[in-house]
Amino acid sequence: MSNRIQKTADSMRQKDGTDRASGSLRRNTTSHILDAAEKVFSCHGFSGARIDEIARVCELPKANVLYYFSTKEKLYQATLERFLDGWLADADVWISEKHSPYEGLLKYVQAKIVFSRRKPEVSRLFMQELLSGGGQIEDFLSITLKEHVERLSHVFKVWQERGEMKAVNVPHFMFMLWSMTQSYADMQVQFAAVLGRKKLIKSDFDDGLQTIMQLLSSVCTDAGTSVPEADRTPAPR
Amino acid sequence: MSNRIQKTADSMRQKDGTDRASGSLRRNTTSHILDAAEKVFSCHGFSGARIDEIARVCELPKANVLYYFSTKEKLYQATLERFLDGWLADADVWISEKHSPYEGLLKYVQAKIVFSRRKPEVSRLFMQELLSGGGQIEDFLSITLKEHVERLSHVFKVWQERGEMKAVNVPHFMFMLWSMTQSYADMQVQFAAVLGRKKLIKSDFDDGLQTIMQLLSSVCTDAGTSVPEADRTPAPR
DNA sequence: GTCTATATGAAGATAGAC
DNA sequence: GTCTATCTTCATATAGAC
Repeated sequence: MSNRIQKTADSMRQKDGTDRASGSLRRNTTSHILDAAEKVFSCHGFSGARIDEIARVCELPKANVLYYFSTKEKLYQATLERFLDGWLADADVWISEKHSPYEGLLKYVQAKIVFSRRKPEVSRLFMQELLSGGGQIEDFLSITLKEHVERLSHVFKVWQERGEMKAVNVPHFMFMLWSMTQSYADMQVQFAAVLGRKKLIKSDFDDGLQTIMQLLSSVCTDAGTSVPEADRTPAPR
Repeated sequence: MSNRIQKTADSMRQKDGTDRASGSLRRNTTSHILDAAEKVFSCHGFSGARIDEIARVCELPKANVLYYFSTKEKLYQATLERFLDGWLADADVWISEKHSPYEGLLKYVQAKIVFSRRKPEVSRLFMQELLSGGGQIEDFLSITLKEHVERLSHVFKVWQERGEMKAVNVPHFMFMLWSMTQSYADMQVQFAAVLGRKKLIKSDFDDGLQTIMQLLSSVCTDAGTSVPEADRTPAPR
């Protein structure tokens, strides 16, 4: 029952896309460790993750990891914090009165789906934390996210008053958007198996986007039929 | 960072609903252990779970647990097997040519939502296994579940030919049903926080069902508007 | 800052009394 | 079958050389 995390080509690259020889000074060891931690924690959760494995993924001795983050718990919290920062901002700009509901929701869902494809570990890490009770992100959930949904409610209300959108139960409507889009990260293994593949390919994410938009057409009065490629959004963060 | 599992009143009750004094012979210690294991594994995954904690939840000494299941891994596999048995059968009967799409999907979704409310640990356990790679349920996913979706495809095809349902990408459509319904178990903490509660109450599950059916109305040509209570289905298994 | 070696404690598994 | 005590392994964390 081993479940080793593979070191991907991605993890050997710096943020700016350049490769660096191993001897040269890495600008930020911290962020390398966090990348590795993200992967391992997203697979096994806090208590199931092993510092040992995190160290192996970022090719550092275990003691080195603990030099930067004195304890496993601090490392976990740092990993969570880093992603909570960028979690909302990304897709959010599209839910705005400046856009029509169909266009806004399309772009929103598109951004979320792209995120699930490019950064599945982040979504899985979030799910892990939820499954284990969410104690580490309590404030984020009950304050930040709650207020966030309240902001969205205002936009939806405007859209409805304009007659561009049907009435919905806003929080539950958002739950549907989140669950449908994140499932392409969290349930990726399951989806791939059903589709007869080892892992999902890009067109699967496109099909997912199409299917979501088909369902959303029931609440948008301006629902178009053409759905663009899932990929035009810039790389997250 | 403790995340102890509370012993619920439910877990002190036998399957048939009767309470038994602690001294009397329990008909099936095995199933009590599996109940406890389900809870703990669903919170922490395989590697994160502690036999110690499982033992505490079912109020047995650790050695006793290991008497029934010689290793942690065997216990985990037994826990998975037990739920895979009943996983599909439950809601599935409703996707059938004998029903209209709206009614069939309503009952299907309803059954899934009720399951998320009554047995959230099962859904979470499944998610845990997916997050850690799904190695233990490979065959279930790529054979049983895949064939299952193929069967559903036939029913959807009939519905479409009858003009009762719009064309959908069947596997992705099922992905949406699964993710939306299971999220009421897996993301329960998040949803509750957004709604300003400690945990979800029954009406939240009803609201979820309503919202899902509102979205599904875009693919059912016979979509009604009234949605009954989420609760008329018999207790799962 | 980097890393080897090791102390300390936790967790899986077993021996063996009852 | 049940349970206490214990063996052994493995993981977190630290000490201290480089």
